[in-house]
Amino acid sequence: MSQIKDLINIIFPDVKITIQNLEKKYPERRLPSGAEVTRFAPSPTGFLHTGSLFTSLIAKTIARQNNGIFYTRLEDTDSKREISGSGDELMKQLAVFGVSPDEGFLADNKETGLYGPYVQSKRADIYRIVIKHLMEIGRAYPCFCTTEELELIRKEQESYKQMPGYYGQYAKCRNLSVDEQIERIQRGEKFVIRFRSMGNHFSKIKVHDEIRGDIEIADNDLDIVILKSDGLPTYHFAHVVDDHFMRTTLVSRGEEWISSLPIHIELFEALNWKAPKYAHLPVIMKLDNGNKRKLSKRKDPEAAVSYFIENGYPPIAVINYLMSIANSNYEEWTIQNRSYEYQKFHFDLQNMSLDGALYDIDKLGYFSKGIISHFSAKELTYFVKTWSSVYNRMLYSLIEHDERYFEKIMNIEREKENPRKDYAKYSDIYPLIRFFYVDYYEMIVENHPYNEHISKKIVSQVLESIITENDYSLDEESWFESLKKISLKNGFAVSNKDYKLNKDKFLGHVGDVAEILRISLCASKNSPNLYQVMQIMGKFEVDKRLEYVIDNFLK
RNA sequence: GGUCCCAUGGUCAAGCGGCUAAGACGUAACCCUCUCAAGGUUAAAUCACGGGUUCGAUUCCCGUUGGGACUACCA
Repeated sequence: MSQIKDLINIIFPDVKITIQNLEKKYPERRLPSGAEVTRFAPSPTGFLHTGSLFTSLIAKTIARQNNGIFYTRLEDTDSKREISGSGDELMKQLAVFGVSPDEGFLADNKETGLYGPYVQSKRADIYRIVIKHLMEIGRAYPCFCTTEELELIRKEQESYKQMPGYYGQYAKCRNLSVDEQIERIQRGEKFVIRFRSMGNHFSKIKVHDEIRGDIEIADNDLDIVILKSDGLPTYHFAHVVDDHFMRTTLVSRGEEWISSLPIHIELFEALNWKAPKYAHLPVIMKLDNGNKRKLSKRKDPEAAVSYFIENGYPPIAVINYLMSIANSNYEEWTIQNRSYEYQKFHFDLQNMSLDGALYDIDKLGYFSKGIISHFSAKELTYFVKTWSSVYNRMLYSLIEHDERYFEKIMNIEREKENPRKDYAKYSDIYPLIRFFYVDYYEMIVENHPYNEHISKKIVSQVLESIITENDYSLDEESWFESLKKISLKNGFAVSNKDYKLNKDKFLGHVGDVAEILRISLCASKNSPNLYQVMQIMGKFEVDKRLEYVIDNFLK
């Protein structure tokens, strides 16, 4: 017995604090009943993934709904895969989408809260205390197997078609004598600490999942590594220790963790701790050649949330889309309540679908169009200006040059019951409104696609009439009446009906006249409301464009 | 391969033993209309398959098939 003490002292000479000290240092939280403590615990290995945003949105929503706490923790125990600075980036992107934590790791090396540190690499002492305890109760042991040996074991298991892993007869270091352990450590051999599992793989355990209900899984019998040779814990162990001492009550994470649940359960039991509730969320999938697959950061640009930021989707639109995936009744709720304030919606884990939702960019666009159309012109201008300052400098300089003008453009058909919905993202705007700006207009008007059945001479005449007769003080209805008069004067019917009745009498109808004007003004067959376009451009600019067209293309 | 999870239109899905099987996105048509975008109306399109249980299965059970996840000193 004293031998084991020696071994422990050799491995943890510096650990004096006990688990009881930790229990006191991180007491149970005093929260109203029903409050849940949830967390988002990413590893700093890249940019924020859409799936992670989804998971954290749900964690935060749950905590907010019951006056709980949503905190963040950085799981940076894999130094090989770590990308420096990505932890900060993750938190900043989270903030962009309004999923900021109440507590925990923030960014720039900052954190807030009494249950820290919230960065795992800074918690090495805590893990060592717990592991020391596990060794004392005989539930952990040093393992000296090398990567090569482990590889060999795996191959052997494969050839016998046995379950891979460190267990049973394959757990070579499990029954080493303490003498040998001490000797090999003193000899300087590298080692990891493994958990000593007492489970039987052939019996099943029942675990409750908040979304899926009871799940039956084979009990864990793997002696998993809990402390790596670099002194940092593995995910499984860190999860158990951190979520215990941070007093997490509900762990929401991707469904890829279901299969390691027995490990976590056994770890909690060995430590005599109460396990948190678990909610394993479906992953977001994508259709690829007819097959569903997980969104992949490498293959799918939209897998990283930076895609939405770069393309100029309003963050709230992305959040709304994710909410609609999380609870399918959310969409109906937005329609009934005419609101995209997702915080007012009551989210329920029970209403979650169990299989991964396919990522549907059309649906995102639908939400986004609705949201953008409800911004005021002033708001939209501000958002677009901010976005374009980084992602579209051409547009940015146009806005900067005359913000008022841009705002007027953004206001076209906006202040009405059913506002115009043609922008799903800010990057849609520039191509649609460039014609308002002279340089671009002159560049493209050359390819003016006038109706070939109408002669240049007629087109020219129509434009001349508009130059002389257009009255900018009229309201929209009267203006259109005046356009009808101009049509009639130039040989066009005042309506399509009239034209159809008397085809040989007319050259066309008022629609054709409007088209001539539209093409001359916007260099396109499509444009928003012509009256408003002309009001924004003003007489001077309109006349200038029409004269330009007459002089250059119609003679 | 093994273990686990999942299965209603192209997509998101409601449905909890009896329904003409909601709704939304998308698609198509029509209406409105100076074009486009909206808006309105309508349409096409779904219970993977095979066994049970039951008077009756989309619904419960078991298989099959299909899809997904996991199977590291990665998380």
